[in-house]
Amino acid sequence: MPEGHTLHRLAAEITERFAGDVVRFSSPQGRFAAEAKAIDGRTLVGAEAWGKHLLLDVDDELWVHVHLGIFGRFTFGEPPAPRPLGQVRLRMTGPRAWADLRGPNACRLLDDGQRDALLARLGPDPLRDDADPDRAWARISRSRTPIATLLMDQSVIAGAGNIYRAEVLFRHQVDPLLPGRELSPQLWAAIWDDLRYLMRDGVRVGRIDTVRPEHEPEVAGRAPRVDRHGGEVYVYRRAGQACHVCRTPVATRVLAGRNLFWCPTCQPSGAPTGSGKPATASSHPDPH
DNA sequence: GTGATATGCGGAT
DNA sequence: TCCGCCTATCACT
Repeated sequence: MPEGHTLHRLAAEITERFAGDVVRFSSPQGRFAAEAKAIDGRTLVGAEAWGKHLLLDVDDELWVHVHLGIFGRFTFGEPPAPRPLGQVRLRMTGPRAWADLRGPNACRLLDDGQRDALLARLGPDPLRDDADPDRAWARISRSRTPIATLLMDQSVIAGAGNIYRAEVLFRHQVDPLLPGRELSPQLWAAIWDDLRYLMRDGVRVGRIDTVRPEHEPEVAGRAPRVDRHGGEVYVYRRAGQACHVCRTPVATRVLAGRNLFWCPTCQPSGAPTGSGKPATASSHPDPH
């Protein structure tokens, strides 16, 4: 489930379970063994998320940088920790909790300079209060790259992934292939606001729900979605199924190596809608 | 048992 | 634009 909301939830959970405690670090699988040894028995100050990146603060001096990629997962529990099962890259054990990390794209130990370098290449994160959407707009408004690609570029916006990009473009009736420079500032502002709203909701409920209340009757008549991402959505991974709004079959193609989904009727190619006006009149509809 | 699949990303071409 | 890598799970044989 790792889009930005997952990482912010993880940071909160790690902070809650380990902050202020002496933590034993190990790598049952072995691939983080030397690094784990270097920080074993030190104090975990807390955890913080920047986009899809997680940074564990060890003594305000070293940082464990985790990127989950597609496969990475944390599991938590209360002591005593069970025997490690499967490929556990990192195990943390504190007095109140243990945590296992499997399958991360990255699990590394960073110093200050490396941490700063990492953060410097990330765009604004809609989930962070210090985020500046103008930094993203500076890139988008000059780019011929499709907006669907820009939304996945972590140096443009940090934290949105394949689900949020597909869903936010649907909610604003934007053609995914529209070049960034053809968006109006108003449309960009609306997309940013909506991303903030949707991702905060994702942090709150732990899943990605994007369907507006007025469209819930469309999805209410059938079995709840059991897709692994767990949420109720308009287009993500619904290729060939009827659009919840207009019944047109949802389209799909691969763009920049990732699966893209959209409704050809609600998000027509050609002229940008430019209005930022969502599929319905409501401004910040709660998806619940 | 095998193969397909996945919410990601970096490096080579 | 393609490839490789990380891992668990599920639909198949």
